[in-house]
Amino acid sequence: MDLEQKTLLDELTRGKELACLLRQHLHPCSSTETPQLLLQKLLCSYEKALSMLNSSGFEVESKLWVTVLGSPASLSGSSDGVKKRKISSMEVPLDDGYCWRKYGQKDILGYKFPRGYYRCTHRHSRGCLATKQVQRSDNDPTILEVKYKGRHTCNKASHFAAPPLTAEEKLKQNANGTEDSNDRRGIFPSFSFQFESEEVENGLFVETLMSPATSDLTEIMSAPTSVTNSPIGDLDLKELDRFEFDPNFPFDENPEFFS
DNA sequence: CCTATTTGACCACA
DNA sequence: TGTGGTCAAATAGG
Repeated sequence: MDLEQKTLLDELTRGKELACLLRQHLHPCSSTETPQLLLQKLLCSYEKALSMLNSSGFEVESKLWVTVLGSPASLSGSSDGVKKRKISSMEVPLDDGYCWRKYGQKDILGYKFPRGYYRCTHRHSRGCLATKQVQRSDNDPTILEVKYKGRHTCNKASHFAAPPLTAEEKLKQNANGTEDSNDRRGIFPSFSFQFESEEVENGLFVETLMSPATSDLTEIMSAPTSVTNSPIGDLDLKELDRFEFDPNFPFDENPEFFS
């Protein structure tokens, strides 16, 4: 195992440990750290790990199966053609740590739901050519298949602890046009639940994320708190990579949790 | 008014 | 020629 793999393993392990700490905090006997702080650390760990995946084996093309929130009926589009934007905005609640702008949607032969096309908002300002395609699963409409293409050349790290913009910086952003206007949305990293990964062909990896509705979080949180001493061959990634995401958490109202 | 999304049109490719 | 991917004008929302 090379250094990068070890770091990846460490990050995932740390993520699990933080999740366990968070669980403890939810119990009467609490830990010393606040849930918000623990959550922040947890998310950072996962983000680092996913970022490494993205910059190694996943750089050419990768797929994610992610669970979306909200009822399938409300997500399948509207028939009256009104208020489509609001409905569609629910279709991609997943924030993977990058800023994406939707540039197209297409009905795909053989698929019940249309495929959405997204590209990095920094495409023009920073020449970032990363794109992703989001396809709702026919079998389970609560699952989104996310296919990533290209590598991010924008500096994603800046999204996580970006200092407040100075007046000069704001002017600069305005001068750059509209593409960077939502930069700071990226401070909220990804929310994934559990995933399995497999190499399907020629270095193409597919990740499958399971629905939290089918995940037994109680069982997950009851898993051993530390696996750092486990031999790599015995590690169960399914157990390492699950954590809870509260869809009702008012992130937009609590940006300080991630600043 | 500014920005992001929608969606029909267009293009490349098999 | 059909299909998937992208463009860009129109539109909606803050």
